[in-house]
Amino acid sequence: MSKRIIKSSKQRDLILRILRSTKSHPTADWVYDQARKEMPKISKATVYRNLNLLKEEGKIRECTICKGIIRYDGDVRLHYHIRCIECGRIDDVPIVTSVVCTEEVAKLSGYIVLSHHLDFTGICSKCQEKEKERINKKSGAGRD
Amino acid sequence: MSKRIIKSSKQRDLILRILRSTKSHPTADWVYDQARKEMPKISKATVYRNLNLLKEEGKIRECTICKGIIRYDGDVRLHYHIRCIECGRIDDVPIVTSVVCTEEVAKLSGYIVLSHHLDFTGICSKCQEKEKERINKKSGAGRD
DNA sequence: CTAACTGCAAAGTTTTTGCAATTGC
DNA sequence: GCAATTGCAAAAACTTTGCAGTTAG
Repeated sequence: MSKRIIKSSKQRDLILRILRSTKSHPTADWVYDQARKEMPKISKATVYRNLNLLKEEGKIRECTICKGIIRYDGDVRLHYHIRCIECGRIDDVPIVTSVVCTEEVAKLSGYIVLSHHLDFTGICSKCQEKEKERINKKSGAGRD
Repeated sequence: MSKRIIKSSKQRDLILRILRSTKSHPTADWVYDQARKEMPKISKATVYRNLNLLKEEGKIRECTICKGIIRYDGDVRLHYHIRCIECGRIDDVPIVTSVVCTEEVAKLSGYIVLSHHLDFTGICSKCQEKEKERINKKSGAGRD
């Protein structure tokens, strides 16, 4: 009903700063580890509570690309993600030209469409390199 | 190395049948509950193991639209999902005309692009109805 | 036969919650 | 002051693993 008042806190500021300073789309646990470096007594519960709060405020986003574990993104501008199936790293993809046809989806589904996420999976350039090296070493012993 | 032999099992058949007979993109726990109706002694570990196995076989898909909890989809054909932010239901969206420009993403990211997922969020028609009713009842007492 | 599969129980992970103390407005 | 926030610990929720017995090929 009545609007909840959000007070500032050093813990929340720190968490937001950490998320904005990385491009790694980290988990809550990673954020917690980073936060402890600066504020050793911060508790994991505080990290989780603030991640949820920041998400509700729209200051951070959950990253939908991952399965059983939530990752966060301090960049809330529209952009997409790509995940490497070999090493698990997640990179940003700037918005691509193919515009997603929201109206068509609305018509097909009966929903009021509010947002969309577009995620890609593939093999990152580092893992492509690794694979090349591996094959070159083998060259000849083509066993499966 | 050598290829693993997969033996059939009544438990796995049942789990696949359950997933193919629903459009609800269920969690492992829901699948477990359904399975117990037909096979009361089935264990949750078996459900998890078989969901992972079926996923590796490509017979089911994980549904990426959801956050901390894995949902499964017995339909492996290319299609997208839309989730209602009010009630949480997940519906299918047939593939839309705007084709995702894989080549451009590859160029931008340096990845070999293998697949993509496109998820929408919005408000489903049932929740739109509910909202209408709620507003009509109020009509006049416009309190926030 | 034997390797895959199962049920059970236990452990591992990730996230949330209850509570008394603290802090921002 | 009063309500939001915190740290701690405990619980809840979700998933995996070890093991002995069973089953499919």
